Amino acid sequence: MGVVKSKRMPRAVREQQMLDAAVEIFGQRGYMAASMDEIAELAGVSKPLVYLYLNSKEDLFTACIRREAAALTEAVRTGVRTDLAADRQLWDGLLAFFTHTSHHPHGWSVLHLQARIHGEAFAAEVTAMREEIVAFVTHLIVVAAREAHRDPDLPEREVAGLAEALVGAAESLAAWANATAGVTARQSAATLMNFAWAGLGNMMEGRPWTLQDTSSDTAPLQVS
Amino acid sequence: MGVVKSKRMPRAVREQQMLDAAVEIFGQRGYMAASMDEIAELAGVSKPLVYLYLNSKEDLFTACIRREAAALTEAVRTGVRTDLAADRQLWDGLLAFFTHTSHHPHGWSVLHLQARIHGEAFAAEVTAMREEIVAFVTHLIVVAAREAHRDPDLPEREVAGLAEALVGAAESLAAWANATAGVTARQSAATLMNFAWAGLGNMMEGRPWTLQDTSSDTAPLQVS
Amino acid sequence: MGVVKSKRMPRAVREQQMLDAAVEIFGQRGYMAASMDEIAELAGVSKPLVYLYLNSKEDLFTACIRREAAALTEAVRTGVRTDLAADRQLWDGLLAFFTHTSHHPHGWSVLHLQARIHGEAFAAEVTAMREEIVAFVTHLIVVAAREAHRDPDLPEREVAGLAEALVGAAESLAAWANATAGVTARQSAATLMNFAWAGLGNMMEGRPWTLQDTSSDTAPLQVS
Amino acid sequence: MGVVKSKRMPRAVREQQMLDAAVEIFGQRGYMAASMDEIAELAGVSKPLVYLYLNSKEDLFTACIRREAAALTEAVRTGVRTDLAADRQLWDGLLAFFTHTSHHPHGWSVLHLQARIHGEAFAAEVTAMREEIVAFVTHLIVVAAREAHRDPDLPEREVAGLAEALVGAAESLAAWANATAGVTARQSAATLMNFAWAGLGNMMEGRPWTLQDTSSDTAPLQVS
DNA sequence: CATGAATGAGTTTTCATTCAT
DNA sequence: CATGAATGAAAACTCATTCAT
Repeated sequence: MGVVKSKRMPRAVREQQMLDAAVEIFGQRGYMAASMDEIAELAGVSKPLVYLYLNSKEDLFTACIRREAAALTEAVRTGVRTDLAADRQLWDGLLAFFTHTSHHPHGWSVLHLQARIHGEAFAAEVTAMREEIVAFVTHLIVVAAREAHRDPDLPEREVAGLAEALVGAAESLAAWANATAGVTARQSAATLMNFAWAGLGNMMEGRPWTLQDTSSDTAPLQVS
Repeated sequence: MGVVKSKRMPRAVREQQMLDAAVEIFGQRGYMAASMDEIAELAGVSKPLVYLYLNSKEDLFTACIRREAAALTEAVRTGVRTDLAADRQLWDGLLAFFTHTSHHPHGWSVLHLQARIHGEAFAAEVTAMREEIVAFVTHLIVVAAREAHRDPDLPEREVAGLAEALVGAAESLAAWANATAGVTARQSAATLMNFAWAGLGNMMEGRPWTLQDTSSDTAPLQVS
Repeated sequence: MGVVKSKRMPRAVREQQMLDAAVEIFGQRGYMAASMDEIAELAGVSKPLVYLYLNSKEDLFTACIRREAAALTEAVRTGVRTDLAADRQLWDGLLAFFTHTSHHPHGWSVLHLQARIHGEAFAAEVTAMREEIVAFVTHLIVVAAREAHRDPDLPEREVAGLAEALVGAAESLAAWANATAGVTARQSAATLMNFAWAGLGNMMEGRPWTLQDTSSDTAPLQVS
Repeated sequence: MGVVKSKRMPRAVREQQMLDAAVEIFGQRGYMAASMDEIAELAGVSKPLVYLYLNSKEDLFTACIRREAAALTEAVRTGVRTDLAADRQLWDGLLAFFTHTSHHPHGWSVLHLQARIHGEAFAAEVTAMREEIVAFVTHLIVVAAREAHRDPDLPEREVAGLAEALVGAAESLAAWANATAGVTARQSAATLMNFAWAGLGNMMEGRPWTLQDTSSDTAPLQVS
């Protein structure tokens, strides 16, 4: 059931079947625990064919990461219309993100969990994607600041940290939503939007949180 | 250089050396890729001694997780004074958290990345710690709402989602700070505090973010 | 010399080669002392292939036991014609038994010595075969009693003990014959036949051995 | 309970404790599976002490075999009075044998099962004892033949085979009796005595079993 | 193209054995 | 004497990878 085993399929199709199988196995077992035997079997092909097309376990894993990263960025890109307001763009992006990750849990596991912990080479692949998203979010923050008639000269590192925290929150929330029954992508997006945007909004209006107490051991919180 | 190789040490000392080595190797390579050979060599002992004291690779990994989790919770607990205001408690907790994770990057890698992906047994150890922290944050949110003279009847799942997002943001930020030169624990704590608290503050005052546009495909964002 | 090392043989053939090697090594060294390395080398293949085909050391040992037990019972079964007289059947069976064990000393060692002392699982395999043989011998005893016009109601445990002793004597004699130069299967069979059958014959005729002396510490010998 | 742990016992006593423990462990687990750790623990002493007194695992095993073999021969020797008739001597010897083996199952396991399958060196120790017993039985057979007024010129190999079969039957019966609830030493001795002696008796009177049938493939059974 | 047959290299784990105290 | 500390050597088992057909 599922995959019909038929001989002589075009190479591109066979490769996709192999990647499908590999993403599922890598996502479930992790890079090291996944065995090429299992992947070949699930893909319905013989092991030497996997090597013929994908070269090695490392290359196969890299191919998985690339494909899943491309699919995720494409999903987010497609979900966002750049001619709308910044907050709307963020909302649409989050919704697309949570929707895609909930529909591709194995792919998300590969990107979020597996790829980060098996050597710089793999992590770099994910980092590239991640930086694209962080850059997009950073851009939105700057635009939002401009729309709010504020000087767009927030310290660069500050903005990077904010974007990082936002993306990190989104990633954690995605994992949590995948593991918690009854949480929809829309709910996740709304939670994060409320959480984040209101905080950003306050900051845009010059009302960052500050420490009320004046005890000696705590310097002013504005990051230099 | 570094570790002085001296023979015949009492068991307790040797065990700590082994755990130190194991945390470093597990943190760098991951559970599966780490080899007992490498750990024993880094600890400056022979492999059989590692097995004599720590029993098996699984038990060794579990011991690492337990030790690092205990150290982290202890650090946060020690950093927080429960008689202060909720926002101050959150600030102190975040500062202690980022300080500890930046001082123990391998330990944090073990907890945050490695332990979660190698079987329920290991993940459960971390989950216990994480739930303690999420519960603490949830508590702070409820207290803060009360202090702000608001009804403390935020929807339970909403609060859970917020706490999850906050903790997730902190975790991601910690990993990012460890990997990015020149980011101090204080800066991370300040970034997250500004980001999160102001957002929470807005919500407390009844000003959550809402979608301005009224296009047809987007329902109201308030989570039911 | 001996085994020609040729690559790429069909699986069934390789499996038999492996079992041949395993029986020899297990028979010589015993289960625990035998190493998979040695077996693989003697079989002329690499260790992974042994595991690929036979799964584990336990499974390999079990396969050896099964093959040797089947071969031995088959040899005895083939040697006996059930339409002949009981004594002739016993003679033919003994001859087939001693012939087979002398031709397959390693296999006999595996069955007689090795399999019995490495866990219930292995012993059970042999016990099954042994019980088949003991049952056959028991049957012959009963038939012989009937042919001798005697009531076939010898006490059941008595018959069981007799059969046990007879089979045990045969087993020991086989081991002894294997280890002693110049003893043929025919001689072993004749010795045992004389020894056992004449004894049984006497008993059939109501002349069991009894203790002549009447010293106090020795009760009558007839088992109740 | 059982062994009282007290310091500073004379060497001879300590050695016996170690041998007691070793016989039990070797008897249960077999030579290879027995670990020196376990033996030392059961003996209530530290491992280095075992090595100080008994030198090595091999030497320890050899010591076990020697002690158990000596105990068994001593038991049989004590049970037999050489001034009685041959059949009475055999009966007394069998009774002593079955009594001792049933009282020392671990020791019997070491001698009968373990020692035979771990290298010539160990087997030789048992063979020495076994030959002593076989010689004794052979002697009894010759004496009995003389008492029966028969020429004592039974072929030597024939007698050796008979003695071997008798001893083998006894050994098997001992193992079977140990494993079968409710079989007493006296019953085992009686069974074997009836079985064997009556057979021998017939032979003494010139009535060995012979093959009745005259089919071509079976030569006369009298061993040349 | 496709695959059954095969393996080199490495993994976790165990154990008999020895010092230094 | 007695022992806690420590290890060299080897065993079972796995896996990514490659030919020959």
